[in-house]
Amino acid sequence: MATYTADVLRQLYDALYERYGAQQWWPADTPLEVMVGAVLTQNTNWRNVERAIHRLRAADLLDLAALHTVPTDRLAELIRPAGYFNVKARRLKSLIDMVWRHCEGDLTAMFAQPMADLREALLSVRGVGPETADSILLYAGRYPTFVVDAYTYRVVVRHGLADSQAGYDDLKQLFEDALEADADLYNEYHALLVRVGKQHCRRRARCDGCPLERFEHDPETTL
DNA sequence: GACCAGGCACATC
DNA sequence: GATGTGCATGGT
Repeated sequence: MATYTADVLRQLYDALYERYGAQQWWPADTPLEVMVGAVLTQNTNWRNVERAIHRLRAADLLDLAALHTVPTDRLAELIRPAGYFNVKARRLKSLIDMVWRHCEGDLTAMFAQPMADLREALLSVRGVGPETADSILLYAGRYPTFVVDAYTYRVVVRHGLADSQAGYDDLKQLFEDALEADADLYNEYHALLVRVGKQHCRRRARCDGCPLERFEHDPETTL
């Protein structure tokens, strides 16, 4: 990979951290809550996810055994505010089932296995794609795997660091080649990309005042 | 009322 | 392999 790209990616991080500071991610109390949130936030505003998680907590369902036994339609009703609730209820049940089959409901044991093995197990779950898997690995398991999301894509493409045709693994590799394999660094970088994305790098660009404004970029890029 | 939000699976060409 | 579509709520 071009050293130029790696240099820019490191400079982007410094600029974002200087502007925004530590983001305290992932906003969850336990690894299980990270897993639930990772599924619920698929293509969904985090505010709606918070509502759904609050309802789960109030129903004493932020618990592996409870989630394992709760009927899918009951789960769907509780997570309704997060949208796509029927699909997500099935996805959550599939994920919890995997935890049971794979390591008998022991999350500590699950997050003790090698990253590649667990990533494969997560990706085998219906409804867990690369972003959800990597979010769980990084934020619940503290594994050094870079999470790519819609904001990551927009920032990278608008700054000419990747082609608009680049896929998930292309962008993941871009960051992992440029940075030390450090879970804390990956954690902070992804959180900062979401932060700047929410404020400045939405579909309709608002580059004014963006901490990355001084870097070469194309606000007209339609993504 | 249109557009958007921290994806993913599946159908179709 | 690329492209299109369903899934759904709540904020702007």
